[in-house]
Amino acid sequence: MDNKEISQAVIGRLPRYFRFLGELKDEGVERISSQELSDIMNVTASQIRQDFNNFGGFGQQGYGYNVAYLYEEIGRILGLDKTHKLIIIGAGNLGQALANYTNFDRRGFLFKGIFDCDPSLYGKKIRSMEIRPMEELEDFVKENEIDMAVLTIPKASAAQVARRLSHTGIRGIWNFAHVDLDVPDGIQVENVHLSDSLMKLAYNINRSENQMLPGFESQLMDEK
Amino acid sequence: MDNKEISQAVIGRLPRYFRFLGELKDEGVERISSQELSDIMNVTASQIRQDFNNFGGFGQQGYGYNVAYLYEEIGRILGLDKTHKLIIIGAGNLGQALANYTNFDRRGFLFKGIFDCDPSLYGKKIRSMEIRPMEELEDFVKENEIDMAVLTIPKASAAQVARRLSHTGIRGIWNFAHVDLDVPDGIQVENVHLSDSLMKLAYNINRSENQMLPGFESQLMDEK
DNA sequence: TAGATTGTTAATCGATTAACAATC
DNA sequence: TAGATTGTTAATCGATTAACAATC
Repeated sequence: MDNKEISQAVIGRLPRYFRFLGELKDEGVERISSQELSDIMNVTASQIRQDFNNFGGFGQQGYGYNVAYLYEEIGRILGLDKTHKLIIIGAGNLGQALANYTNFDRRGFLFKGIFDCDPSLYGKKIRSMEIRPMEELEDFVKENEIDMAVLTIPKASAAQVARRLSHTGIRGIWNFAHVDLDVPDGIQVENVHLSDSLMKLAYNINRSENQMLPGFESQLMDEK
Repeated sequence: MDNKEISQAVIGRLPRYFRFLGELKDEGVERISSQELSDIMNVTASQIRQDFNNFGGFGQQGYGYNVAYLYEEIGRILGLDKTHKLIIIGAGNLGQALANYTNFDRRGFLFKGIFDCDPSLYGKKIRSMEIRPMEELEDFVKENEIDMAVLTIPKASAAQVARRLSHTGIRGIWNFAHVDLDVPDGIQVENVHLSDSLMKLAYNINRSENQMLPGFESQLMDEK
């Protein structure tokens, strides 16, 4: 039932399905067809059915999908039935902001510690958790069976920290540093490159402005 | 020379090219071939040439690409030659963290103001900028010709704030709220859904763990 | 049973890669 | 000029959409 590799395009859509299904569930909706979900989410019904069928049949002909069941199944596929223990490395503004973001807990991402290399921060408490010195990193990860590390450190030190982490048994790195990390197989990296995202927005703003004033050249444009 | 729509797949790669070229430039590298860049970036040389040629020829046969020139051109394509004035709406942990992130300034994203609806925050200063009440939003955007708004508010209020923004002449919304915003044409939305990203990481960790202990079923698996 | 809607196969579309002629 | 490497066309691959038989 398992074993065929699922494309990252599909995986990337699962959290959005999960979110909409959660909302429907909260609204008390019991069943939904791919067509109804299509209308709400603005994706084709065909894509919805194809996506779900990558994991086996969650629906029933003539009926549709049971919202609560589908929600649960997608959560399971995403690994949200398991808990993850995470640490944050880098107690700057972003690191502290993420540490304070309690919503992750609800999904089983448990905040277990935060590290920094700045001695003036040692001992400062964030969500009742002391900021720890980097020297304690390896021991802490092993002793507490941490499986995820959040990297909110400057790009200059990210590669080195990733290398240290790769010997600790960590399973995934959520990387906010603006570099491509090079880690061994078996360690997953998920990048959040905020400046890349902002640049995309800048591009699209520009593009739409150019479309609105369809200048000179495009008016001269004649087909071949 | 313009006018053909560029796919978002290509746009999404531009910031990464930009980053690598910036680094090469800083290292004093003068020219680079698509093959050399391919080796560094782990994408095919063919894709690199195709991507660049969407915007016209930046290279020269037999020579390759001039690093400084290519860097500049990609920056221009991304709209980084223009400055953008942005405000942050929501002065919570994340909003304050982004406000303090001075690196965006270097790329022409100028932090012009921060808003919140919590009166106890009014007047508090972040980067020498007072937190403003939401009532002032519309006037402020118009008077200061703000073109981008960063939404770091709870999902419950995001839709309403987006609606208010859509009447101010804003051009783009960088949305950190965990909802899909519905805005008029001509306003660009770039989403940063952190919890979606974290879920993808959880999925990939799970997947790799299942691959490593290739249990029972996969051993029984025989072709067709 | 008839109607609805899935699961799944086939067709289409778009993106990536390969190949090579053009040209510096 | 010969060698290198682009720009660009053609081939391949993968993802999305359409269609419809299976079935609840």
